[in-house]
Amino acid sequence: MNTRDAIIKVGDELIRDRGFNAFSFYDVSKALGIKNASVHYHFPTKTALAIAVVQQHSRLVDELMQKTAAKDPLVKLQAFLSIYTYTKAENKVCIVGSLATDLHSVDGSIQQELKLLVEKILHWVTGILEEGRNKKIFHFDTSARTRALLVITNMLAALQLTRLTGEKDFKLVKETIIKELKNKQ
Amino acid sequence: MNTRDAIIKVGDELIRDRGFNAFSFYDVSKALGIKNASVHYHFPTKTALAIAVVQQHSRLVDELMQKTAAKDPLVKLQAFLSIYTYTKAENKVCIVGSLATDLHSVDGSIQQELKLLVEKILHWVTGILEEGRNKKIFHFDTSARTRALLVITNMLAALQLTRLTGEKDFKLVKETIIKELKNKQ
DNA sequence: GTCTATATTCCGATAGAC
DNA sequence: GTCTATCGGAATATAGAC
Repeated sequence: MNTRDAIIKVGDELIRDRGFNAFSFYDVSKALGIKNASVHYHFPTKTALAIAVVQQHSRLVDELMQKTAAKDPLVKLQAFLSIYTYTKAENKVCIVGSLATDLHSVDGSIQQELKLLVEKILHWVTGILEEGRNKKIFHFDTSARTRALLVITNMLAALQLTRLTGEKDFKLVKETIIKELKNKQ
Repeated sequence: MNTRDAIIKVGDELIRDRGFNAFSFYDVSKALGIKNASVHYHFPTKTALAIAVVQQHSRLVDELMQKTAAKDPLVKLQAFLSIYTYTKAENKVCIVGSLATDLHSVDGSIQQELKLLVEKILHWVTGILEEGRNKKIFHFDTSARTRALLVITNMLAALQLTRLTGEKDFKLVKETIIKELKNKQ
């Protein structure tokens, strides 16, 4: 991995572990065994780094969408949920939650990039749920978009809340979501 | 209101608007027309202020529990949900979400205080849902605690996510939660 | 209880050598 | 592309006058 990508990786981990305002370029440089000034060579500002981090998440979502495009809706849903499972294993939170709570302290350009990511995810999950309902795999009686909002909020906050109640509750939330989408009402 | 309480109020608003690491004692003093050093007289450290903020939320939950103790479960649930509605009107997030995303950057004493608050809320909501099911007002087929986790995560993250998608989605999530608890499966 | 003044540390960012 | 060195500013916190 080149230095630029390594910086993005460390920056992402720090943002989702501690929050945007709780890490410094020194933290990043220390983790990579380089100097503060070298980080600034790749990312002139902290804002520029945060934007690159959000864009990296956006690309990962794109990849996951493409990889599962031909699969059935349950597999697609599990692919989406796996993002959170992986995140929970690190006891981190998701990039959306981390930056949303600090939203009014970050630059407008970061807010804008995050908004694009949220719209992409919401559109993706809405499509998965709609397709699943059409194929009688999922059952729910709200709009698909509303159901997507409920599923996403469950998962996003489960990462945060279960930092305080325990990891078992995260699995409980995830499994209940799947179970209830499968159940006929 | 005395200065101490005014500091707690401003500190709370700043934490839930921008995050713990994005505000300073100068921000607080500026908002109150006093000096940095005066804030330190009341709260020797930023950690001490954050603990007082969390304890204040805990007291408010106690008051809401007591005020609604004799009411029916639907009124109790609406009282609980009203916390988030009020928070959304300010476009802030809840104290649990704000500190949970920054959790690994704050002192252990804050983490501990937050854990107590989360346990109190989870226990309260679990009791409301259990009572509602016993009285045939709510209907769900998970444990009451699991249902409480789902309701709390929906609301907590709705505050965050709808900073990026719009306030209408917050109302949508809240109303769907109530509707689905009332509906027979 | 609030003030002025300041000590100390850290952070974001830049200049310029290699 | 990475380094040393440093600037300017901000933040937490404290000492001591009033």
